[in-house]
Amino acid sequence: MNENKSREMVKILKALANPVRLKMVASLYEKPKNVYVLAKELSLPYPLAYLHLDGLKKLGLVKEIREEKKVEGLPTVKYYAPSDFKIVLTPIEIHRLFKKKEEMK
Amino acid sequence: MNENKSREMVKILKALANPVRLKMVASLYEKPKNVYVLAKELSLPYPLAYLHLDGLKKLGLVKEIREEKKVEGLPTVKYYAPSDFKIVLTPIEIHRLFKKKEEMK
DNA sequence: CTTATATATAAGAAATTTTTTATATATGCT
DNA sequence: AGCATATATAAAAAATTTCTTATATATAAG
Repeated sequence: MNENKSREMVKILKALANPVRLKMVASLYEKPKNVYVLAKELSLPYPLAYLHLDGLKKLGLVKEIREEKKVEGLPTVKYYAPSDFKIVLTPIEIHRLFKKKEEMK
Repeated sequence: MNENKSREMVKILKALANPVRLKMVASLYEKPKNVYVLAKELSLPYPLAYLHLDGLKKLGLVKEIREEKKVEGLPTVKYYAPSDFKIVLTPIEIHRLFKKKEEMK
């Protein structure tokens, strides 16, 4: 019943298998920033950038960081950076995704 | 002008970001087989299996192998196996996809 | 008080991907 | 001759993903 691992992998790969989202990760790696600035940088309408980033965030590929420049007050600006993920894709690793935990060990 | 690398990566990730195709790679890793048998194993109509495998083949993720059991005659049966690929996805690697060759070195 | 910055979300349209259905061809078995 | 095996492709339907448009809210700058 270990279809979870492969399904989770498909989700993650789907998130990264998109030119906009891939570029977002690259841009946030170079310099963490908020959605508004990211949208401008990539010449995207804000709602689209928001949706794409939200997808990455929900899968944990990108995280919110608190690096507030504005010293006082509640932070109205949210900065994002890529998480520290590492996905390795080889035939063997892909095969492992479909193996049950018991027969994995 | 190095948008080639990221575009190629998106293509490859799209190919693997699908439950059917991911399972195909896993199945062919376990034991190389032809499309007809693969279709049966995965309970897919042949044309669908054919299309999915064709996608993997065109990207070089799967290759045709000549391991003919039928000694005589031209091989009417085509066997497939995964290629020896390795794709590593980290924020750094993704960032590199968008760097020009010159500034790469 | 208007503009720029900033977030969040919904609904619909557009584009792409996935799946089905149909067609054509060929071999081997019983 | 009919059935199972086997490949290949096209066209249309179905499903999903992507993108746009609209709305609502809030702060800061000029």
